[in-house]
Amino acid sequence: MRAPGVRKAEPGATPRRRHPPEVRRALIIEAAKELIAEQGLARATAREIAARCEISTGTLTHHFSSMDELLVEALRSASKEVTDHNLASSSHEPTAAGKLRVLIDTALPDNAQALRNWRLWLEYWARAVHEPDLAAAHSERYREWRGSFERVIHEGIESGEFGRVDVASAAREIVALFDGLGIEAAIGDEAISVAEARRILHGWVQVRLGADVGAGRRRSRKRTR
Amino acid sequence: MRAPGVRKAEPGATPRRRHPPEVRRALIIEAAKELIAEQGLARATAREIAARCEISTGTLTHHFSSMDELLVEALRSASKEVTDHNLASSSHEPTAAGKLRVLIDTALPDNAQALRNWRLWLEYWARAVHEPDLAAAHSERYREWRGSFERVIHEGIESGEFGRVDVASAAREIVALFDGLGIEAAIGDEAISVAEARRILHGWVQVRLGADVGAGRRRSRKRTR
Amino acid sequence: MRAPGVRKAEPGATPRRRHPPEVRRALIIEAAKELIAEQGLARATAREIAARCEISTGTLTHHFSSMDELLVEALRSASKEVTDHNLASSSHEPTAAGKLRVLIDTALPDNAQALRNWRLWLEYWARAVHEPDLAAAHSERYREWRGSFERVIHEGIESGEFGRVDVASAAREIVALFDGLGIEAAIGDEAISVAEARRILHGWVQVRLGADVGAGRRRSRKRTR
Amino acid sequence: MRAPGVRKAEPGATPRRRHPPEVRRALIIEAAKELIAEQGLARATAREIAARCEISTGTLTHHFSSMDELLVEALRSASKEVTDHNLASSSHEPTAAGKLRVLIDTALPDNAQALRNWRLWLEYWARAVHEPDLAAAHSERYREWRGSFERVIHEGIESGEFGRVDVASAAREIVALFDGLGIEAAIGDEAISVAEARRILHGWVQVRLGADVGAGRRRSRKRTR
DNA sequence: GATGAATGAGACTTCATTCAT
DNA sequence: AATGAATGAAGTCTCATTCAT
Repeated sequence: MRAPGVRKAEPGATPRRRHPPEVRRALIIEAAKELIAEQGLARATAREIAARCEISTGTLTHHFSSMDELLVEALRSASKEVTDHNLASSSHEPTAAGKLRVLIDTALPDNAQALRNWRLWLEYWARAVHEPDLAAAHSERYREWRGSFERVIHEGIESGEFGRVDVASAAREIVALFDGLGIEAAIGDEAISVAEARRILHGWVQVRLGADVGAGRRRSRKRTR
Repeated sequence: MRAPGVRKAEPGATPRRRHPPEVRRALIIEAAKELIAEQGLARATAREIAARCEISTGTLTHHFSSMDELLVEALRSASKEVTDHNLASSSHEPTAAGKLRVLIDTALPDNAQALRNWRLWLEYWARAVHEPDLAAAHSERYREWRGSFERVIHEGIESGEFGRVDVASAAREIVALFDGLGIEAAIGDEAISVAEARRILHGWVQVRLGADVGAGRRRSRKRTR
Repeated sequence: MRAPGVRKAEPGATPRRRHPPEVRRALIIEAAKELIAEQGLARATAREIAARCEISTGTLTHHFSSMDELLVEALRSASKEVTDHNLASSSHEPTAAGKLRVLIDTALPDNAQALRNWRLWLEYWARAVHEPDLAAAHSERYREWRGSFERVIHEGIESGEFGRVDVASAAREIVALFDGLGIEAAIGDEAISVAEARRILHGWVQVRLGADVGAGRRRSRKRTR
Repeated sequence: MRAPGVRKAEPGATPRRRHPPEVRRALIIEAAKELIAEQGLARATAREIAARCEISTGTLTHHFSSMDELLVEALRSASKEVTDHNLASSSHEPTAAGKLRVLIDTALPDNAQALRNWRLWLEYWARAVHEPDLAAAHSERYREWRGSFERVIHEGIESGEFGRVDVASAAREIVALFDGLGIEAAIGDEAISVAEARRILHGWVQVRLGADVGAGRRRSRKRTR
């Protein structure tokens, strides 16, 4: 039995720039991602996000049916952005070892943008626990992400760069290692700087795959350890 | 300001049980941890926590100066509980390989309690990014946690169970791997079940440390790969 | 995935008078009834009602789980109040005709209080159409209300004041007539003033029941028409 | 400011049908009436009405200067429709008793359309209390409506079908009775079904006017009671 | 120590309305 | 004539916190 009352609605102030919905939505999502990364999901309120976009909260809800939708969309977008960016960066490398090296170097939180993305991941994980949609999207995203590692590792095995490891297991391992190290680097664990994380990951590639990524382009030799 | 022991005859409502402050605080923190794990940090409100304890919100704020204090305390307590529990479980194993095996088996989210703890960890991470106090506590906790692995690995090297690896690096590696796999198992990644996570971890021990934990008590042989 | 944010909550202003919940609830409901009658259900907003009670909106929602609950409660209370008041007023009359006369005179909107109640009835009816709870309560209330008329009419038949009419039908008829006339008087129909409504009702009693209520206490005799 | 007939080649979106203002207004009002009856005045929002018409809210406010204007217009239109329809239905009956019978049968909420109209009436009444315009329109409408009954009753008296009652009073009485019974039938009072309401009204005609409408076309003779 | 009525800031959301297109 | 992106006021409700009891 809602009683919405009788609205009066005065003239209304100067209207802002107009955008096609998809553009406006993208702008809003971008602002949401920034805020989530900067201040956490709990502080990413409608008001704050709208202010960052320089729109009214009315406009925000004109484009998203709820804050939930917006926030989930933002996390989803962030996760896609991360994997897309990481994968794109490695595509020009000629060798499997090179690709792996670039993947590692790109994905670790060693710059503002990457750090932002890691923080978004942390929020994503925390919320995915209670949000089946996000959990499902996460599985899907990680299927792709592990698939990329599998392809690179397979390529390296074919080319003789890597030893004949179990591709699926190795991919799962490096992805997990990545996440564990990334978290610690992201929250500033004193033992796991980005540099240390990189050292460990490159070490893993060398030991586990029998390659020497850290050394750059040259052909990998035999396993060392 | 009534005298402590003197209670008005029949005040109508049933007076709740009285507890010394430290007991009451502990009960509240326990309830908070349950709620955070079950519903997420955002839903762990004063009202909900008080209801779970069967106390009033007034009592809650009587014992904690702010919700922030309570929530941080809860996360801190959870993290301590986790590492304490994991470490305790392994202390009775005679061999290093056995200790490692138990550590792995205990820490993975394969029961309700462990899953609860993993969920708390996820919230902890997300919040630690924005809360220097929590980040510092996290570093400290992880120093201990990695230290435990270092001791066990060292013990295994001494006893000949493991190969002569770099102890610090190996500890950092397994801790990260743990976190990466635990996250995925906790949020229900379809590729990383608890069983798969365990397989990977045991595999890592075997390959990286040259041991065979999965097979149980018998002495580990040489490296296989 | 609500993100309630991190509250700060400053000291808080001067606390108002405290009341036991049932008292406060009654005060709030009273204010709600006034506002609904004065301005209509649509204008009876939380803010307005709280202001009228001199409480905060927070207090309002502390006592009612939703505006809906409050509004329905207010309408329900109003309807009870009306019938209770009407019935009480007639209980001291010695004759059936007297009781009927007083019922008619009391229930018509000829003073501010009665007009207020009629306006509440109008809102009640409009909302009951879409609110099964209210509709059910209305049926119940009207069962009582018609029952009162039945008793009075029966009493009058027994005492010889009224002719031997079908009691149930007569009660239904006068209740409906009441409502129809009351509505028109309440919205100020130019043909149906309160006086005219009263004239018609008394006429109905005279013709339909074979009594002469309008003339006051003396015994009615013959049917006139 | 495009020239009326000139439309840009393919604007992408499908342009809606164009209508002359009076047609569009009528369509909008029709949709508004549907919604008010179905969900109540409070839910008849601009957005909902526009959606029901398959137009934009912009178009809606292009044709009505405010929602208030539209809603009042809708109620006004509904009330006119009701009385027009009721009166039209009875115009072909040859006898006064027949006309009365048809009026009664037509106006009671015994089909979806009539129920819709009763619901609109309930909203109308509730709003008219606070809206002098609506109250005035209501008086006017009821003047006509009572006039129709007066004419029919007068006709019946002239033809000898009815006794020589006071025409104005009888008309006022039956109109009020109608409203009272209609309300109860409309909100689903368990004691007053449409059939019961009809029985009571026909009974009233028989008793009060000395006619027998319920029996159909044949001439009524004696007063029965 | 415990209570819970009261608070007010602030959260999301709905709404009628404007106006450039 | 028609659109719909944008607006901001106002709506309900949630929340952490205070304080008299």
